[in-house]
Amino acid sequence: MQSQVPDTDRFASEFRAVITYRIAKTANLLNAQAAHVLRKNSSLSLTEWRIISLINAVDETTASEIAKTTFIDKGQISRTVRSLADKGLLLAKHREGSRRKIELQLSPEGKALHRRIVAIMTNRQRHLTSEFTSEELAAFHSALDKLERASKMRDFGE
Amino acid sequence: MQSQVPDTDRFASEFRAVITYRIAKTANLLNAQAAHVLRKNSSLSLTEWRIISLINAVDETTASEIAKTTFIDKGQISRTVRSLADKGLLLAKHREGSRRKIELQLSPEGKALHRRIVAIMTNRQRHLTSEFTSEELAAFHSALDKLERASKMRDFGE
DNA sequence: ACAATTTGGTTGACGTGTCAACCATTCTTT
DNA sequence: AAAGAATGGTTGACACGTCAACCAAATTGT
Repeated sequence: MQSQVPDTDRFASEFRAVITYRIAKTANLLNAQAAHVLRKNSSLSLTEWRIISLINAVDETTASEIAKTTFIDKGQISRTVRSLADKGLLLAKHREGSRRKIELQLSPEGKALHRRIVAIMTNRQRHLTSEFTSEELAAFHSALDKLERASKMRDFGE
Repeated sequence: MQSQVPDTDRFASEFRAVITYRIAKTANLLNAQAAHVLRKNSSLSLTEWRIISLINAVDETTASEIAKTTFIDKGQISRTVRSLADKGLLLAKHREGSRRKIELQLSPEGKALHRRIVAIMTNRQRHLTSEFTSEELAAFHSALDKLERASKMRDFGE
C-alpha cells in the first residue's frame, strides 16, 4: 500500500473555499434527497412537488405567476401542469372573464396528496435545520439574499 | 386597478423560509451566471470548466477521483473528458504500469485557457463575496457543512 | 378603431444530468 | 493459480432543464 491518507480529498480543500462549488454541491445533495423521499412516498417528481406546494400555498394561481417567482422555466411549468392535471391532481380552468389566463387549483386528490407529503417534508425540514440556532438560520438566509443579488451581475471580463 | 402591492410576491414570503427552495434557487442563479460568463468568454460549458479547474488544481488525476470528490456522474465525466480531449485541452494517458487507470492532465492550451478564465472567475468570486465579512463567510460555510451532513438521511416517512 | 406591443401559454429542439448495464482490468481471497 | 469481488471507465436510454419560436389573447398608444 502506498498511502493511508485518503487521496480522495486532496482537492477538496482547494475547493471548499470556492463558494459557488459548495452551494452547487449542497443544492445537488439536497435535491437528490428530496427526489428520493418523493419517489419513496409518491410518484411525484421534484418539480411536480414544488408546483403542487406553490399552488397549495396560495389556493389558486397561474403558470406565469409561478414562473415569475420561482424562476422555473415557462415551458417546464406548462408541461408539468399538464402532467399533474392528467393525474387528476390539479384543476386548470380559464379564469373568469379571460380566455387566456388559466387558473390553477389543487383538486381534492391533490390537496390530500399535499397533506400527506407535506407532513413528511416538514419532518425533513426540521431534521435539516435541527443543528441551527435561529440566529444561524437567519444569517444563512441573509447570506443567500446577498448571493442572489450578486448573481445579477453578468460581466467580469477584462 | 385592483392592487398596487406586487402580487408577484404573495407566495415568496411563504417559501423564503423553506431552506431547500432557497438554496436550490440561489444555486440555479449562480450556475446560470457562471454559464453565462463562460459562454461569453470561452466555449466551455459549466461542467467542462469545473473539470478543467479540478484537474488544474492537482496537476494530474483520474476520472474516478473526480467523481468521488465532486459527485459529478461517472458517465458525464467520461463524456466531458472526451470532449475536452477532442478540443485539445487535456491529455489522457494510461498511467504508468496500468492498463486501466487513465491519467488526466491539462495540455498547454488547457493551461492557458485555465489561466485566462480563472482570472475572470476570481473577479466573480470576489464580487459574490464582497458583502460578506469573513465571519459571515465562515458561518455560511459551516451552515453548508451541516446541511450536507443532514442530507444523508433518507427516511422521513411515518 | 387600428396597429404595435406585451402577456400567457404551448411546443419543438437540443443540451445536460442521471441511472443502470456493461466490459476489461485489477485486487482479494482461498 | 483460480474464483469472486471490486474498480475504472464507456455506453445507451431516458428524464429533466433550457432556449427560442410561436400563437392567441389582451393591453397600450395614436
